[in-house]
Amino acid sequence: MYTKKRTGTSEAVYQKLKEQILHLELPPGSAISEIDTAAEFEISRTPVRDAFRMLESEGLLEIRPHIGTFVSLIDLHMISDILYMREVLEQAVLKDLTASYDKSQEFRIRLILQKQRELLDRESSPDELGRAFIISDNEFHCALYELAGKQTVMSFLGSVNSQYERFRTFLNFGDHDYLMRLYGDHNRIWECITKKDYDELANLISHHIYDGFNSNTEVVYKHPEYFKALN
Amino acid sequence: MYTKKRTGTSEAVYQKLKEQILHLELPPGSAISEIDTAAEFEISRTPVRDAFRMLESEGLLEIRPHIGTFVSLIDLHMISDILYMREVLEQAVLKDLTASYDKSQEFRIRLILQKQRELLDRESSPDELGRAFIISDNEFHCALYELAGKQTVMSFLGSVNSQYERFRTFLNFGDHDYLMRLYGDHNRIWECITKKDYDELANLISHHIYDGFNSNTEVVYKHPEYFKALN
DNA sequence: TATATGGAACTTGTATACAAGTCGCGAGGA
DNA sequence: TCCTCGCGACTTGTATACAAGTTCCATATA
Repeated sequence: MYTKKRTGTSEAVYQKLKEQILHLELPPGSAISEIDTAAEFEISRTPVRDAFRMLESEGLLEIRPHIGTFVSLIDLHMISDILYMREVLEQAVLKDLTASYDKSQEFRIRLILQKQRELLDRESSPDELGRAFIISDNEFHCALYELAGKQTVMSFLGSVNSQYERFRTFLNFGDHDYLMRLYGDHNRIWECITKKDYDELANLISHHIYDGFNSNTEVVYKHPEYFKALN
Repeated sequence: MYTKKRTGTSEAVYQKLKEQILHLELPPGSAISEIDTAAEFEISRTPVRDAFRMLESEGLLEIRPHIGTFVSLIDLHMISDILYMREVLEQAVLKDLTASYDKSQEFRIRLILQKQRELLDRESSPDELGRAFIISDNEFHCALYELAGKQTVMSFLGSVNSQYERFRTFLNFGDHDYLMRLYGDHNRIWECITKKDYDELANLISHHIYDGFNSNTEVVYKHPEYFKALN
């Protein structure tokens, strides 16, 4: 349902592997064995197995008994459905928020937006910028869900969103123009909320969420082996 | 993300325990130890641990390291959010369905509705009726999601829905009037889809989903120890 | 040559012993 | 009497040996 911190060892393995999978250092389809991973971390198979199970439940690994464990292929149909859920839920949640938001919390949003502004202005490598901005991007959306009192909805979406995160990394990680567009969207979304402009808000959210998915599709064919049933 | 069939042993334990939890044979808050469970099933702790982890990721168990494992308390706030997600997503999915549904699949829906009719007419114990009808109820909703081509959305919802299933069992499991209302809703929902009556469809879905949650609230106080932070 | 067969080398699944926390109760002392 | 300390009985966490299934290739056989 939602990620929970475990006993330390297995949690650390989980975090590390998830990071490697999302950053495509462990590419989709590649094999990963319990015993090798255990050796790398200098621990036994048991906590590795726990981490594998967690990653499997997030759809990032595929465990085939007695055959092997593999990084799951990117399923574009599934990602499409995930974005659909985000679109529909976020439109609903933010619409509710306009009707009931606590103005005293506005500083929190402005703080996040300011941080994003500085990240974009700062001179840093695309890789560094990409990672930092995506984290802040998630912060922004999380803050809005919390303001609306819908933390459960957020954590639910978070548990399925890693599939999309991986794909987004693949498409346009660190692309300054893309990140700039996202930042602009964030500002306009917040503006719509304060102005209670429902229709424009719904439009913005749809575009914001699907941005980066529908563009750059040609990149997919550079690594067709990463994807599931492309045809 | 979504339930996957494991190697048999751990899967069987998972299924059995989940059933017991959902039917409140293992009441919320009760302790359940790995070693005892392993003894009952006459297996070792390892597959039991796997099953526990799966149930934990569904939010049905709470594992506290070195202390014990407990059946999670029912979180009414979380259930409220789950129903909110179902409401919003189902309204969107079924609205899409009206615009594109394949009429040749209608027989499938009618078959399910006919089965529900027969279940309600048949003389059977409330317990038996309840279990059979709830299964068919899920079939109905699943079929609609499939017709709309949104299987992924359905399986995501399914992974969080068990929380609500447990609560529904607690409130009005086998209540003939309640089940009859659900059946009536199903018929009206399908009618709205064929007639493309969006507004009425949205209304029906809202009522249908929240039915049984907002009624019978007095029952909650018969077992306050089952719930999380009631005050 | 083509085919069947068996075994080696890998994988994950399972059992089990032990490590390491947590909690509570009771003995001992102030 | 009340407090403190420590031991013991629990829990889950970890390591490890072994079981069992899959794959593949070499070898024996028709």
